[in-house]
Amino acid sequence: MRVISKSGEYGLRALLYMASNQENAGYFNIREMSDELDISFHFLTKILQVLTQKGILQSYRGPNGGITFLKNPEDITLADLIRALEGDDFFDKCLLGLPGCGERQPCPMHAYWMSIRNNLKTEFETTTLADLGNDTRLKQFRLIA
Amino acid sequence: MRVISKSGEYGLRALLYMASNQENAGYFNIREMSDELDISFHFLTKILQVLTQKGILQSYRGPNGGITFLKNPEDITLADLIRALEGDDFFDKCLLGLPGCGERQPCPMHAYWMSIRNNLKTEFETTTLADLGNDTRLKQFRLIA
DNA sequence: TTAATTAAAGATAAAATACTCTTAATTATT
DNA sequence: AATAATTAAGAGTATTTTATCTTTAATTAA
Ligand code: SF4
Ligand code: SF4
Repeated sequence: MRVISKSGEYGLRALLYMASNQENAGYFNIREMSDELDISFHFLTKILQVLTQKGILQSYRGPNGGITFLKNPEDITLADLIRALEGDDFFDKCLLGLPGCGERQPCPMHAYWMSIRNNLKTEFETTTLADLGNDTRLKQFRLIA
Repeated sequence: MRVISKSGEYGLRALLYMASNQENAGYFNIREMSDELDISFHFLTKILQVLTQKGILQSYRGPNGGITFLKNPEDITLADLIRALEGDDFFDKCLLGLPGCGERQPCPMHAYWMSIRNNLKTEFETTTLADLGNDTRLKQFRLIA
């Protein structure tokens, strides 16, 4: 049960890295980050492009260019990140993946699933990158290398 | 976020079908079930074989053979089924899928994840096939066609 | 003008999932 | 004993999804 894909994982790690290295100021160089986090440069670039398109990050091309936060880490929730990288309907999908069913004629597991799913959703919607970035444990955990 | 695979879905649907058609007595013919549930015969056969190997079902070869419950539906939890078809560690995996980390040096999301995961686990461990099979809604829902 | 960067789109590779085929074993019926 | 009806088992193929790479374009600083 891998819940989020590599894209999601890498995106999360990259943003956590950025959030916990903000003293850096200026733009983060993607190549440097990909080396640091041991993620393919091209793959990371693509992920960050998506986050830029979604209005979470801001990019700047050319020498000394790179990416930085557009929104503040305090205003970026885990849910924002996950939705951007895994799809807007990430928190609305069914346990079974059956399309087209739901409230109208719910299967016997619907209620269980809704409650569990809503817990997850709430946690992710109320946790910001800043919350995580400030967590000192990050520094000793390989999540951000 | 499809949480369970087709195998899991088909297995669940097959067992629900069986649980809610127990008046049938005797063995369920797999071909008939696969027609009824619109699942590939060979694929369903394979899934049911696994459940037989795991001690959930019982099979009988030859004419009028088929499968039936070895354990009673009241004694088969959703967790049993899911573990059999998705792997024993289904409820113990990490949100990120990172191997080798955990309690010792948890990442900042560990606590959230544990609590959510344990909810899911508890629901699935306390819900039996009989609970679901007795649910009248099943009869009008396409889960069991 | 050149070098350093990100943007974008498409191609490819790898892995996971879903499904199929073939042959063997078992059992009932004739 | 022969035949037909079934499940068992394992290998094989196809499809889909995920992950990664390649190439070219656009932007910017020096
Ligand atoms: S009714 Fe059942 S199958 Fe449909 S969305 Fe709810 S949990 Fe999923
Ligand atoms: S510490 Fe974090 S990455 Fe590790 S198992 Fe827990 S949630 Fe997953």
